[in-house]
Amino acid sequence: MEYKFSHIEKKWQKIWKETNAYKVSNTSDRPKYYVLDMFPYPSGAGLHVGHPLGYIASDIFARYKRLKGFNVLHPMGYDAFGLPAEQYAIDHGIHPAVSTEDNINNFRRQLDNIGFCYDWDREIRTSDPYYYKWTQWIFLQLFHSWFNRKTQKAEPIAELVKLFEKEGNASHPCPGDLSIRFNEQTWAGFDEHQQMEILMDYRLSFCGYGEVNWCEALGTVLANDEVVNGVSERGGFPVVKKKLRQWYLRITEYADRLLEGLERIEFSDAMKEMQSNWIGKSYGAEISFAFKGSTSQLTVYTTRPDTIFGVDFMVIAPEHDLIDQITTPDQKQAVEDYIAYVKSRSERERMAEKKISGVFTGAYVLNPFDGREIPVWISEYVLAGYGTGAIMAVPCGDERDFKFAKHFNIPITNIIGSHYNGEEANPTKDAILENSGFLNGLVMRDAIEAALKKIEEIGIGTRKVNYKMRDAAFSRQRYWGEPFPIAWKEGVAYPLPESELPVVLPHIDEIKPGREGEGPLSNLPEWIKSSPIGGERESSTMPGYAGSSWYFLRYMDPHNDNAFCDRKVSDYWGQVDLYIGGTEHAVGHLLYSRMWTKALYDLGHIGYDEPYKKLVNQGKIGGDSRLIYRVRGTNQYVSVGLKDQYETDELHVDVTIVDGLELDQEAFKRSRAEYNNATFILEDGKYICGSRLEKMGKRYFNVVNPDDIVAKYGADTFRMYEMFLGPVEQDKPWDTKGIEGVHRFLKKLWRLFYDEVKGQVWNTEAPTDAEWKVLHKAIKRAEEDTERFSFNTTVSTFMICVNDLADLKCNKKDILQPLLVLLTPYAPHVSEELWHLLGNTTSILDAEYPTFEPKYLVESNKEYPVSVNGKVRTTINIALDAAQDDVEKIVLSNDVIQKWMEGKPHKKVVYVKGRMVNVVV
RNA sequence: ACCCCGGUGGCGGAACUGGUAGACGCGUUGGACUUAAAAUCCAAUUUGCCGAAAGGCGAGUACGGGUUCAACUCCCGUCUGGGGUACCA
Repeated sequence: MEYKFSHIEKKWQKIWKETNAYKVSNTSDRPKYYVLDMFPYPSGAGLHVGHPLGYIASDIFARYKRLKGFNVLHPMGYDAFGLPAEQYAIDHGIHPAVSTEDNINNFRRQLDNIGFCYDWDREIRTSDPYYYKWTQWIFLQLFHSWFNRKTQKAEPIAELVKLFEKEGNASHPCPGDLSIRFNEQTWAGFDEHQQMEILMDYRLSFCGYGEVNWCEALGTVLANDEVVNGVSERGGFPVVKKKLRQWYLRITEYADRLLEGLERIEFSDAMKEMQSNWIGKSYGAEISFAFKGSTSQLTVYTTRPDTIFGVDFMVIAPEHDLIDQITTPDQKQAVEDYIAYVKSRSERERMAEKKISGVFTGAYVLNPFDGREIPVWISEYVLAGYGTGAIMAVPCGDERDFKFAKHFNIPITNIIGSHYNGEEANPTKDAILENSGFLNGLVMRDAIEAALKKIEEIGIGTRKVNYKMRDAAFSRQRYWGEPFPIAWKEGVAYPLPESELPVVLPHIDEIKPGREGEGPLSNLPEWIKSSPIGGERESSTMPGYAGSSWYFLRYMDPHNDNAFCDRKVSDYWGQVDLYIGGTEHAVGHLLYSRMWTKALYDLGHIGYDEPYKKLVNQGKIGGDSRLIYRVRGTNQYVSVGLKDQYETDELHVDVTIVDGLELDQEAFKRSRAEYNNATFILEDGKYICGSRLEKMGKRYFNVVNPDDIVAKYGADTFRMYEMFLGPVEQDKPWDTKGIEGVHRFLKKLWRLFYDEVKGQVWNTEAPTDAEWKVLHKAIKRAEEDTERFSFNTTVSTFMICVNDLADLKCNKKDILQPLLVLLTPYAPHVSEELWHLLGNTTSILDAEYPTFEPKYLVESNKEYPVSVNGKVRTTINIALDAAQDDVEKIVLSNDVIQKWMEGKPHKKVVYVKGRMVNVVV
């Protein structure tokens, strides 16, 4: 009886399906555990071996937790809305709904091949109206809410209206526009239109105007990555900034809570760092400087008020409002030219530019403390959107300011004495201030506070906390996304009642951009006019991250028609205990879904405000490309070792026709017509390819399809090999060759039970101590390593165990059966098969995880490494319970040790019980 | 430029709180079984030197320092690869 993996795997996959082995109940006496994968966008290319890495890891952990007695939720679904499907429709005329369905079916087939334990009854698709009904519903919750800064949480906007009626907005300044101020009488005097406009500036999902990448030739709005060097990626048409009406999420109100929450969740430091950098909280001050000979003022934002005496010039953004007003007549032309130049440049160019540019406005402001005249410049390195769009430049302390000053020959004031060397700026906070008026003699670190106090005291500025993060744009002028449950009446957005949900995405035969930057839905006048509350429907759709911001909740209660998720159910499942996915979603998806969770929590819909308790980032699997070398101008190919003797062109060759590094010459000739008469220059009769590690992708011909691997070696081998490659978090190259080792391991395991010649070899004899020891060593390590997600070392633990048992010729059921349970999360099919062959009638999926018993590992002696002055010289067998004195005696009397002590007296003997002994002389 | 993560044999990697560096696997070499192949098994495999061998001596975890009885592990500096962010004041 041999190991027929393909037969075994098909058989058990069928049985597990028929017996609903992976069905999960929302009620259980067992403790819960929620394992979630970042769900995939079902692309047309299908899965390559890099994709399932995280899925396998989570599957192993889910199965492990189940064996440990947990009720485990481990669902899967599809992030099914998105741009590629829409683009595919435009290019090939196939409707996104159709291509998405096809792609999902293909993904599902590939996933099933690998033997995952997903409860497919809980599958979700974000593009399914039954799902996006609730995406729209949550959007409405956000629309009907505002963020109360006093309580630091989302509250119903109806409450805010009551407050306005009672006391105006004095105690709740408007986050959308600080200049909006009114009392209860003025509020009562506003008409509905005005009131709705004001409320819009408070809502958590709101409509405003934002700049987008507008491509006139394509008649559409482009995403940042669709714009390359200021032109569209497709077609190369010009792209300009255009202000369009857009929906936003007021995520900035949550900035502090998003920061605070990071302290309560287990994300990697790198991930937390990325999120807090993105949020970009900084403490500083806004300071106003009076213009010379004018009543107007220039307000700047700075984090270093201590350097105020070192200000040598001001820089304002080219978009700054004051420019027209302050520019002197003789500088007018220069300023206009500069602004025209800046406008001609795309945002990307502006950001990438390292060269210094700018223009003087002719205006001066006065330093409030010493009255010094400070010139005001314009430069593109200051951004309009951050702070006040104006900075005070301190060239001795800031590198960019320094370079600017040097470039335009602006004199530099040194306020930090010897810390400034005239060659480069020094951003230190440790210098003692000089040339700094009332701050002289203070250490900068302390001067910050002193300066702030003074600035506030004389009323020229206030402390200010700034965030880099912006409100999140939430609308797309696209077709393949969730429609908004919104209708417009005379320029005012009205929400549709909940009873109208879902607003189903209408069918479009041909997807084309609408007019005036509107989305394709605007081409359906009948649909636009079909609003149940009158007016016109919103023609934009929601972005990709809408559906993914809350999907972890829907898996808990996927068929609920009355709620996005029953509160009792979300209370039972709680947070996602383990979330596995790639780093590429570090700031997008993870921040948005954290915000949605907080809002849902604030509004009482769920009982926790962080969605993911622990996040593990899986690394990427790189492709190992194979290269061949064509002798230039010929159809002759030279093996890598000889290529330097010729002038060659390097070509990628499909990795599937290369065995290791050796090219299958016949397969190569067959692969393309142009290679039919290829000839080769060989070394040792072989054509050896070059290799290079690159991203796995079609263009490099290095894609390895998991289907092929599973067909050749089986799912169990594939699963274990993906884990064996290295730590899950780490990037690593794929090497198909190495899979043999794991496959051999499974065959070796099989032979402990059945022999090709002898048939059954397993028996029911009583194990020896040595055999128990091998088993329990494996139990201990497999459990510890799985718990800390060290799946690669668990696999080697299994190998060591099987090697040891084979050496001991142990075929005993008492040993082999618990081993199968340990192995189940990693190789479920072969474990289940052998489990049944041992005579079990229930499924191994619900077996009990073996308990480690230390007694089998207890030893009385250890072969201690003994060093002299830190160098290991010999090993001595010493009793484990030996005391320091005994050990000293034994060790010092040892011949080898005496030799290395060279007759010198020992200073001390370091004895670490169970570890080592070191003699210091 | 800043931040984060890494750098260990021919290769993927192991060494968890400092305690015998290189587990496990791939590859390579030699051997057994076989008519042959596949499969399987055995042995060797960081490196230099001495030795017929058993074995011994020395070096070694990117590089240079340091702390320690003891450093892949901790500290300082440098180089280098990858990722993130970006004229963010």
